[in-house]
Amino acid sequence: MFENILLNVSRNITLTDDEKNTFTGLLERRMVPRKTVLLRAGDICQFEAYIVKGCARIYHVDINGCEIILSFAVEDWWISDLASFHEQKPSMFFIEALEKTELLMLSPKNKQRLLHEVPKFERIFRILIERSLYTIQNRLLSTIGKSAMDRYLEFVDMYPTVPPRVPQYHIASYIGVSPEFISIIRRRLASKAPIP
Amino acid sequence: MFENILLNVSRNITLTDDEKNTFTGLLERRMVPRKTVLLRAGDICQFEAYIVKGCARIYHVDINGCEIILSFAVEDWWISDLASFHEQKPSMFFIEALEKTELLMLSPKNKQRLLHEVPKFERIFRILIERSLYTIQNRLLSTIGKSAMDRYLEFVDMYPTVPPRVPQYHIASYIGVSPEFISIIRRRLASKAPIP
DNA sequence: CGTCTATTTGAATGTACTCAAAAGCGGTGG
DNA sequence: CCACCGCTTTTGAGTACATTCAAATAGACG
Repeated sequence: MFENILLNVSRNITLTDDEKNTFTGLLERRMVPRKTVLLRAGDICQFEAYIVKGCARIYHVDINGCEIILSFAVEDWWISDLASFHEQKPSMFFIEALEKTELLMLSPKNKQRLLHEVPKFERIFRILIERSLYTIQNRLLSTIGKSAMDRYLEFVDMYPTVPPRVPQYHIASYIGVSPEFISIIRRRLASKAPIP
Repeated sequence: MFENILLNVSRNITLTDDEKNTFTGLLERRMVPRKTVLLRAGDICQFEAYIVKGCARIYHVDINGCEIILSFAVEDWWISDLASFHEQKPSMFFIEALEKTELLMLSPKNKQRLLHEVPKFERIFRILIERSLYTIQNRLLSTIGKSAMDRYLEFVDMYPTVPPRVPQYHIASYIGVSPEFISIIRRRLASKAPIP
């Protein structure tokens, strides 16, 4: 149950068995069915969640009711609204499970305890937030500078396991195009590269 | 010379006079003329810089030679490529002064010293990186979900002092439109709201 | 097999881009 | 003081990429 998350953090810090136990003891395991809303816009995000198995998305609904997906998360990824979590202020986002999903959740209180008892974890969380920043910076550059087709290809490259698992209109909402246009992109790709 | 930066950090942490001196002693003051390139893509970013006076931009040049501005920084803002600085890896960005600019620069070595001697500063730098993340998240949502006109208005709102100081093609490059289109947006705004 | 949801297709439209040319603006030197 | 130069902004025509809307088709599931 905890092997993966321990491997995940061990890529950046080395932990004793005691520290591992402290860590895993502060995690709350949660199993949720498809379509479970884990965070609702307007609420305060009370978790950083590690995905053991399954898939989720974090998205914003704009004033016109349009959804924009900020990111997907699959196995071995973390998902949270860090802005809301850290500053304990209302979120602008929804987080929803897209499949039956197994999560390990860390509450603000338990995170504080963890950082207090095992300060090394500061590093992990700094790295997590830095990664989010770099990822979204790159995405902004692509959104501004590249064509929808290029962004689609980048998406498939970044989330190779996602396309078959989620409906295409979700991918459209991530890429920043209409669902119909994803269909056109796919047609073009199919005709360009029939059998490699 | 240090009043502003001390006010800046004091909004988030309380410092003794000793700690203030430790901090300011680790900063390197630099005065650069307009068009100075402080960081070149491919190089490793060796500073986090606080702007005392002046104005700078951080931008990416894509494979077609097109520039995309990631952000502007004016008085009382920090500027750096955190990805490159933290992981000491080559940057994808250029940082350039847009005016004669006075900076206070913190090197990686001095930052380490600072964090070691005054661990409270962890908080400041975590907040800085979090702010970058939230800012760019919002910008991505605008870029995907809003019209160029709305993005222009948001820009003017966010950087009220910038538009007269920098050429409009830089603003275009931030908004993600052609310089010509900024011109059209301005014309539309002028005709819509002549005298309020 | 029928129903519901997701995807594809096509026509008409729109937003923003490219390219080229003209106009504006600020500084410098005769 | 004015003329000229270089740089920035504006304007306009033609174009491209992506959208909207509506309808047809395909897939999944009971």
